[in-house]
Amino acid sequence: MLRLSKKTEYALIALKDIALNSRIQLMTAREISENHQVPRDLLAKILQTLTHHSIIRSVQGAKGGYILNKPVEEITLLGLIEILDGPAGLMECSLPEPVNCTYLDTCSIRCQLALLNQKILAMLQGITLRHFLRNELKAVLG
Amino acid sequence: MLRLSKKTEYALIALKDIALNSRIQLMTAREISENHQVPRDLLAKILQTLTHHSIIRSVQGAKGGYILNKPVEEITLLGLIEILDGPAGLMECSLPEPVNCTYLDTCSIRCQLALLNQKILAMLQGITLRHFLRNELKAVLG
DNA sequence: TTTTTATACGACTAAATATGTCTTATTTCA
DNA sequence: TGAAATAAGACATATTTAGTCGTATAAAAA
Repeated sequence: MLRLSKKTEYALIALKDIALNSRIQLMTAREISENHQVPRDLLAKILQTLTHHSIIRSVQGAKGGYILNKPVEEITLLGLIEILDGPAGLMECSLPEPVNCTYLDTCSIRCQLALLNQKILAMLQGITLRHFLRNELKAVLG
Repeated sequence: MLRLSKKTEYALIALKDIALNSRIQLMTAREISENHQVPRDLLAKILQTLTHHSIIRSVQGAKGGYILNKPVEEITLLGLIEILDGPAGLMECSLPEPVNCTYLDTCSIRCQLALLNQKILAMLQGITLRHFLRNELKAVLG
């Protein structure tokens, strides 16, 4: 399946919200969840994961919440996907780590697909939260 | 997950084999399966599906097998993905058919991701079996 | 000090999807 | 008639994804 995970979708939605409020106040998981009808507990876990990776910063306790912890142009779509879903790659054998592909030596498509893989990953890495905030994706994708 | 399905991988491998032999003889599922260590029954079903969609043509009975039924430049990667895995799209809401996305109206990323979706689908549609046969993917992807 | 509101964390469940197998029927050639 | 092939669909398994729940911890406010 060639699809973004819900985690990544929710992360993008949340980060956009957080970014738009970062200079004003902290955003809570509850607020984001209610703003966009996203499952709260799941969103909370996503935000925790993003916190671990220093994408955002969390403040605990009452009046707590989340705030951005990185410049928006340093938060890439590929980065989010890899943080939330693990290493990205069109095929097992195009992942950074070598894998147990039992037919590597008789595989006739690996090299060609590797090129496509590189192309797509590069595209995803070129897309940042900044582009989402400014609706600039069209320009980036040219 | 941003990954090609095994079905699509196996289909590409098989089509490449079939194409390379199309002027000489029919290829059987068994041969392809043994050439590349691909599960035979699964491959058989994939080839049947491709037959239904007129990508290949089947000949039943002993001495039977499969042969290409379309010019290699008309067999696109996107076409194969859609035949084998169903409609492709980065998100549910970017599929051709409208879907039950409960938060469409509060979704802040749909429009931007739709652009990315279009870009990727266009790329996949631009890649054909011909490119795989001639190792031309690098040129196509620019 | 207690209550409220928030994040942290991990276990757990449920649903969906992907992958692979098996059985039976049918077709064709030798 | 037997062997070798596709056709078709049911079945089984494994993996991944999505979502939930309970408990702990932290901080502010009552």
